[in-house]
Amino acid sequence: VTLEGGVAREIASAKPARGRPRSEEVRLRILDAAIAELEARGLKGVTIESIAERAGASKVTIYRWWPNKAALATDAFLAAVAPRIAFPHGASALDDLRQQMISLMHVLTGRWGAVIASLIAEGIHDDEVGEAMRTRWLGPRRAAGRKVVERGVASGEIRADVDPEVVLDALYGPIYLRVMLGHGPLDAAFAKRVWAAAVHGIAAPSKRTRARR
Amino acid sequence: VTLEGGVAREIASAKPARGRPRSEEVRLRILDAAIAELEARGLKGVTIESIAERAGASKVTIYRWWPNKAALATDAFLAAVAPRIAFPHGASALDDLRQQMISLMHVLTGRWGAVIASLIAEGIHDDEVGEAMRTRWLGPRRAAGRKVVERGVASGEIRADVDPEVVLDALYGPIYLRVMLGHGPLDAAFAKRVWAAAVHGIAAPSKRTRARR
Amino acid sequence: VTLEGGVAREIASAKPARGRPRSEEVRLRILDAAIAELEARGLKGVTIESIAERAGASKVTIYRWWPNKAALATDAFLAAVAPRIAFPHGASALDDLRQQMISLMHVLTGRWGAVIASLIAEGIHDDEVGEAMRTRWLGPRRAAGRKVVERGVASGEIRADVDPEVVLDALYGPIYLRVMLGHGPLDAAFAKRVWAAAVHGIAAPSKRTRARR
Amino acid sequence: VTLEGGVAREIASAKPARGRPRSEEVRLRILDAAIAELEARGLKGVTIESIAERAGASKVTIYRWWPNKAALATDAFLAAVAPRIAFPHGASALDDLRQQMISLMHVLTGRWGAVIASLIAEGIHDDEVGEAMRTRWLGPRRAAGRKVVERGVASGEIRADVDPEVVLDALYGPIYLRVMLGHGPLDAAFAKRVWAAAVHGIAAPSKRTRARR
DNA sequence: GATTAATCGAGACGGTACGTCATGTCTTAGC
DNA sequence: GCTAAGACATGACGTACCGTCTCGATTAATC
Repeated sequence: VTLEGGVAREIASAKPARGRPRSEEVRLRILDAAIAELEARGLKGVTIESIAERAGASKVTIYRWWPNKAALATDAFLAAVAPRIAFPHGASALDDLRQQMISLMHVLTGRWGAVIASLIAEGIHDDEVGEAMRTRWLGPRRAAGRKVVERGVASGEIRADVDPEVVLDALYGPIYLRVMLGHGPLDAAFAKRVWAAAVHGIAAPSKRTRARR
Repeated sequence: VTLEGGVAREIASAKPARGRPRSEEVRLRILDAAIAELEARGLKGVTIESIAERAGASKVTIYRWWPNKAALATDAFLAAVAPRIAFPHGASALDDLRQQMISLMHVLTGRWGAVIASLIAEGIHDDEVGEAMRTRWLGPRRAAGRKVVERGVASGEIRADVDPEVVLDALYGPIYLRVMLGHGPLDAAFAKRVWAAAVHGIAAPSKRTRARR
Repeated sequence: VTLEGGVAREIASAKPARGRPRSEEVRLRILDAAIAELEARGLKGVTIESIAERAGASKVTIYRWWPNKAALATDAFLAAVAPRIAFPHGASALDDLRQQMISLMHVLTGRWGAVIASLIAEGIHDDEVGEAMRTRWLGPRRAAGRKVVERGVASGEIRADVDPEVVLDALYGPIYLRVMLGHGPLDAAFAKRVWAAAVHGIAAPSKRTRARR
Repeated sequence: VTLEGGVAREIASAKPARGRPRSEEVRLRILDAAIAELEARGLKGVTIESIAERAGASKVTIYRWWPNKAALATDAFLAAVAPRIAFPHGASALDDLRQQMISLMHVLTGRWGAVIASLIAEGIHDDEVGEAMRTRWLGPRRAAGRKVVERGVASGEIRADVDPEVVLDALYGPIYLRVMLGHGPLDAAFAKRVWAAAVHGIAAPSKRTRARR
């Protein structure tokens, strides 16, 4: 069950495989080249031609397996990043969430931040990319996160009346926002403050604020 | 005190204005054309040539005043959108914040959402665009928002120990996130939940959770 | 031994011909279009874009094979004109020369005259064009002419003490001059007079003029 | 009686000259700049803008007085070259002719040769330039030359049955031809041979050749 | 001395063509 | 039936000059 290869044409299992089989080696060379180019120049600066040249492959070969640059970039990105992100499972659900939030921040701060942002932006116009980012990048992380939230609700750490989705948006939203807009630092201090605000809320506690439910 | 014109060459106050003066009419025609094209096709689909044609201007004239498509798009976007967003000033600071959050959401949901997202993404690679988005789009809104937060702190509605910046990130981050990724709806119900989570926090109150300060 | 193709990349005999081979059909379409445009508008009025459009080819394809407009024009001109000029071989060398002179005059008077003049002028600044005109246009005609002159010398029709090159310059120079400057007619009467002057000289015969050897 | 200024709008003598009079200094600066640019880059490489810049004049000023680049170039060329060519008047008409031929060759060999060629070529498409070259460059020289020829006829040096125009074409044609095509040297030896061929003819004298009158 | 008319500089403007780049399709030969 | 190489049409890019058009500043001759 590979995560990658999503956009690429699925190998129809039934076919008796006539002719020369697809070269796995070429496919990997292309993905590697794409990753290298993405890191070096960002989605916008990358061209299919430069990837082809670096991979020692022909453009046609690329076009046979990926419909366009964004699809290839998505595949390359996911192949490179997906393996590096794991989900911890500790005693406290809240602690697990905090841990995840911080490790995501590290990823976004690193050299993949700009690539992710580019892909997200691309996904706005290109539905296939958007779908891929939702299904293959965000989806798995969300699913795992949701489970942690539900665990926290069960254990009484997290209020029962909040939407788990909204909890995740509240934790990750501020981080993505700063990644994309760069209007403030993305450091440990920021993480701590976001965490505090999300956990305890921003309303002054004594006053029993009833800000219109 | 015009908001627009930022990227465009500032009027050198001192110079005695030699030569034919810049035509304000042409400048407006170009901005209007850019706005129309952006609305119709999004940043990616727009070309300088199409803007020039629609504006009845020449490409050279555009290149004389804007270094590239993104800079022009930024100017056009700000000229079109900036006037439409006002900051309310009511009795309750929290209510004002909620109001703003909702009106921003409306803007982002409309046809400008994709344009904003594109510009934000562009700003990641293109520093001038990024700076413009920070300075001219986010900046003024942030400044006003910060004042409201401070008002809320002073009146005792908002906790004194939260960073005003983080408050704004907590409110707007989730919305921008959904605009960019589209993983969930952006409706009144969502707004209500984000608001509730941000105001009251996600931690269960009774337990006195001390999630590592 | 093709006359055309000169400026175009010579066929590398050794290479095993990888990739899609050059389309001969496109090459001919471009040359035809160039010829048509040259006839209609002259070298100066022709644009690469108009040739591309008329040929149904892309500009890139043209630029791949010809470095600039002049090179293409030279090729087109030679492809169109070269086949139409033949060298007679009669009993009298002088008669052959006269015949040639007249037929050249006809060519220069026709619609190719201006094109030739343009190319000659272009060749003054552009060495490749100049070389092409010398090697591929003038050269073959000169070589043939020289032979005729030598034949005339052998047969005793032409003085042995004149440089064959100068004989040709003396015959063709006046014609080219009138083509380029247009200061006088280019008709049969003129041809006859040029011929007479060249053959018998301008000095009065009786006087035994010894105009400083 | 200035030779220059031909194409430039003639000063209508009658007008009472209201307003600021044309600045002679600017006119000269423009002509000088044009000459310098022509020498440096040839007609094709010169732009009105570069002349304007070098002259410290504005494009409008140039366009006010000359309709286009070629007209200005013609004026500049004639202003620069015309004074340098004089017509000798010696004892022998043939000697005078030979002298002229050689001095013209010197001019054409120098750095003005390419400019002349360019202007001649330009004159093929642009009637005004062609006319100017005929009227102002060739014309005066021809008129003087014709007189010398007639003098030679009267003195019995030159045959009476040749057209004076053809005599001049026969002498100058070969030289212009080599200037424009560059297929052979333009040196003293060449001049001598052209002269000999023109004067004595190319036909072998003894044979009484009657090359079809 | 003020007015008037033309000239000059600077530079904005619409336009045409340039020569280049990347895209995505295609055609051939080799494996 | 894949692959590498490379030709091709398309469309946009950013640039160079063109020739026209305002501007403000001069510069006389006329009022």
